[in-house]
Amino acid sequence: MTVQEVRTRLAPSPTGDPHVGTAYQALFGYVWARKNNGSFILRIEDTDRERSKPEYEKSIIDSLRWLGLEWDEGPETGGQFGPYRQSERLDIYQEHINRLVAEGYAYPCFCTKERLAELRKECQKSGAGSGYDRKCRNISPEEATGRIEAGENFVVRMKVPLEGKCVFEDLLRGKIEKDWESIDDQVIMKADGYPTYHLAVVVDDHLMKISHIIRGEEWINSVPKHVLLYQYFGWEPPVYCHLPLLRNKDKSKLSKRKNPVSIEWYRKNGILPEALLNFIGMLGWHLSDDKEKFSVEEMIENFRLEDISLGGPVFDPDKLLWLNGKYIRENFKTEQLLDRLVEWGLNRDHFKKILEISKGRMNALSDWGEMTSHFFCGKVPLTAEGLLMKDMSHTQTCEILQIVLWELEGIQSFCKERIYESFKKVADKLDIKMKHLTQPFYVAMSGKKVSTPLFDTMEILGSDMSRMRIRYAMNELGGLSKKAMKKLEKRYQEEFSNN
RNA sequence: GACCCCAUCGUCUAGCGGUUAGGACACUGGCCUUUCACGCCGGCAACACGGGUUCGAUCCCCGUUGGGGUCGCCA
Repeated sequence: MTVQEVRTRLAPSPTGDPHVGTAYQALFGYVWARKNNGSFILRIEDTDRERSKPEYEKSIIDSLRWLGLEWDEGPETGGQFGPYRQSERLDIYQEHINRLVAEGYAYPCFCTKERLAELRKECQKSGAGSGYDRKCRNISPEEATGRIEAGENFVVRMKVPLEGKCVFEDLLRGKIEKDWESIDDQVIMKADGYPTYHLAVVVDDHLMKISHIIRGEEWINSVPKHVLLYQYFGWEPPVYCHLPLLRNKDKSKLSKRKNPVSIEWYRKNGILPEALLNFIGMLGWHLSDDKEKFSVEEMIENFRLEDISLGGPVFDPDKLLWLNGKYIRENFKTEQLLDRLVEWGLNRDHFKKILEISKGRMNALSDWGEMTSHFFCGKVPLTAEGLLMKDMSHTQTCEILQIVLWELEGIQSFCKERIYESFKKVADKLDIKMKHLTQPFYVAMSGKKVSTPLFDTMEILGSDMSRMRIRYAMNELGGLSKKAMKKLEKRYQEEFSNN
């Protein structure tokens, strides 16, 4: 028997701010690799050309570095199985796709998106079957070649067995079975020539000699597609270990709408990386009965994948804060904490940005403290009276805050220009003067009626922090009932859709 | 809706056939203290339900219920 090196990977797609869920998967993968003297690999899954952005890749890397989860192989780091950015591996995927087609395991499909959308609609209505009807599965290779040469658009689909079932093993859950019937012929290459996740992940995990796939539970249903590809290629699948999903308070999958989820937000909010790691490690794993505070090193020492518990843990910010406080009090001498504090927000760069927008209204240097205090705290002191809009009720004000919140959620890159556009749009649609619309937001952001310029302030605070403060403000105003929220959302979708 | 996964205090969890079901957060009573916080001592609070298996089930099996996820040319 050959002992295989333990190689784990983190494979985020750079389509948004790095998520604490990513940190969660990263931590377990990292710890497992270190525990076994193996390797931890970072691979950027940027096969979605529309949504992948280099700046997101950068912030993923920054966030992981901040957390101290160092990888052995990765995009800039290199390694013997590179490149580690999927967009740079296109020829590898193409070669494998060709192989599958040549061997009869995959075929070109010429169906239009419109037709597929219709099929899907029908399936949903009748409740039976799923998705694609395999119309192109039996087109002869000659005909297919002809149509491709004639310039017709096509994707490549893999052939999924029509009957029987797929049985595979999950390290934490044991045997899992799924009927092939419930899976339709997956697209493995898109019309733009890029592979889909399913193909790319299998090819890369094999070529990069990944031994354990540690990722979120949301992937469990696609494992059969992956093991089928392993089979088609004649490869041995890795060990699968699907982690439970982090949850919101209401138990739904942790999401940006209901919780701050970006690692960056916790950093801005003054959470220490070691506390954040300890906390997410605690969700699903424990050191011993009575010791909740532990370091990554201690975790490496004692970690076993099979000890991970399966219930989807609710991400409880209160407990994180308690733990963070414990670290501040117990792990640092004053000098050391001072360094951390400076690194966090008391540095020239940060000060300069803030000074840029506050110096115009300063009369004495001593104005600085009070004027800029909202840049150095999490929550800001609020009163309902201060937030209330002119001639509006609590509920009406809440509705407007919510509409702006939804607009802000749609912003890709959170800069003052885009923030301004969002506000402008809401002001126009609702026929409110900009100055009236923005008034409660000054209070929500700073706790003061008179404050630094709104859009600049929000840009410096960042998307998550700004949105969080709007949510606190709504809360202070009494919030909206579920019913009211639904009604408002409908109205919002009708009146504010960009089409 | 179909399929897949899951199920101990409100929350994170310990437990792996016999326990007064343990710890932590939150909440709460008290002590400490110039306030607050910290710290310390205490309190509240859980095995979803119904069948089996067993001398005995929180623990094993089945069903129900509940929760979650997936059903994209997104990952």
